[in-house]
Amino acid sequence: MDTAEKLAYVVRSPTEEVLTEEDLRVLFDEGRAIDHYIGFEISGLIHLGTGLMAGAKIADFQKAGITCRIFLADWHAWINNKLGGDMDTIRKVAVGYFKEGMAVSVKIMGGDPDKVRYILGSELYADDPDYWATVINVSKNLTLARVRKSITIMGRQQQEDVNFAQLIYPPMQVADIFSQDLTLVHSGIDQRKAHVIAREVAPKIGRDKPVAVHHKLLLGLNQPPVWPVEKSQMRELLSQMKMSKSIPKSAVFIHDSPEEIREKLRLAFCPAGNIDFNPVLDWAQSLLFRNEGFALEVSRPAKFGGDVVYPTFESLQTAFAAGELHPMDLKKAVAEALTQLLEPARDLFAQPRHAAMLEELREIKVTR
RNA sequence: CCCGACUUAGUCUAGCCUGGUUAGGGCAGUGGACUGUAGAUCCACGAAUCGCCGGUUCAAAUCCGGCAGUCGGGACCA
Repeated sequence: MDTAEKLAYVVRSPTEEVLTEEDLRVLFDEGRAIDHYIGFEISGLIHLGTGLMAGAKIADFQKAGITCRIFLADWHAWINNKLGGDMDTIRKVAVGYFKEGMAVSVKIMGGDPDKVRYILGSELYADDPDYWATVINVSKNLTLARVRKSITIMGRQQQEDVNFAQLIYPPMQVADIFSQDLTLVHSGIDQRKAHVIAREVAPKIGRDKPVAVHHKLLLGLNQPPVWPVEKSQMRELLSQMKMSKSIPKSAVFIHDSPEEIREKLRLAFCPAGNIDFNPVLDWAQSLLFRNEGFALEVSRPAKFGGDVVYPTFESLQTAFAAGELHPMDLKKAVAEALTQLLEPARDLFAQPRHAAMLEELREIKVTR
């Protein structure tokens, strides 16, 4: 496989940006082993924006010959008060649930979960005697203002009150990258600030700049806080419109039942004819049509036009924009296709061992 | 360590000075109506140990004392 083909895998949807494509091209051309990572706070149930979006890119990366790893950020979750801020709970969930959930997500999107390495944050820190020196080294090259601005990577508002530990989080996230000698760091676009810091700090502390790949965020199913959305503000508002665990109706989880999937999509925000901001279309594009040969099958009563099949996202989008496809029919079709896609995750978590863990997790208070 | 301000539903907040109706409102939420979806709109509804402990009083969110938390300032700067 030549560089162009590999690049195409990296850049394809749902990738939103690569910092920088040129840097990545050089890595491919030199034939160097590329070590990828994506990190997650251990924060509760895995929704499609976490599992499938990351899984999609991991599958692409693997096809491009990149070695992938998933970083289970237990310390970060602890600092950010996830799962009640209880480290024992976080560790248990990380290994017993999160790892399994991410693995099946990778599989669903066409990747090989057995070729993914899973690293627990606390293990990395225990194994690397220089880790905390790296944190300090990174911190010495950051101002307080810069760190404060970067706390949006924790899902916090910039003006929000944070405790001091939360200010240590961004430099730690950057140190994670150097400690693992990563060449390609990956995340949703919401983590961009951390990766930009890593690229800026790298030369100052004698490290190579990692290439950063950011995928777009899956839209939440709920109505955005501002509507209608001006196209010019779309970018700024996008983080508020993303799928969120703390807004239950905005998210479908990887192990949701067919009934839950159907019901959540039924309640989804979906203005007829609108293709600029439409979570249902967005999901179809990002999660369904990326799979080779996928076609969306819509079954509807004859009085509404009868059954139709859309072989490409473009054909679907055009029909919807033209009002040829009613939102309800779209929702039903997408729910059906998603239900099929997520079957492996449902099966996995239906197994007694995993079901128990999931049940336990559902009872643990999910803190923002 | 000292001084001051603040603390009312998920959230923002009114009321406190001048004790006394069911502690009011916005946003969020829930249910319904209307739409072949959702949203918008209209109607209805649920939700608050008034930070904690004690005191005064017939009666305390309201007055007094103590404690805690948050924020701001001061002190310390060998």
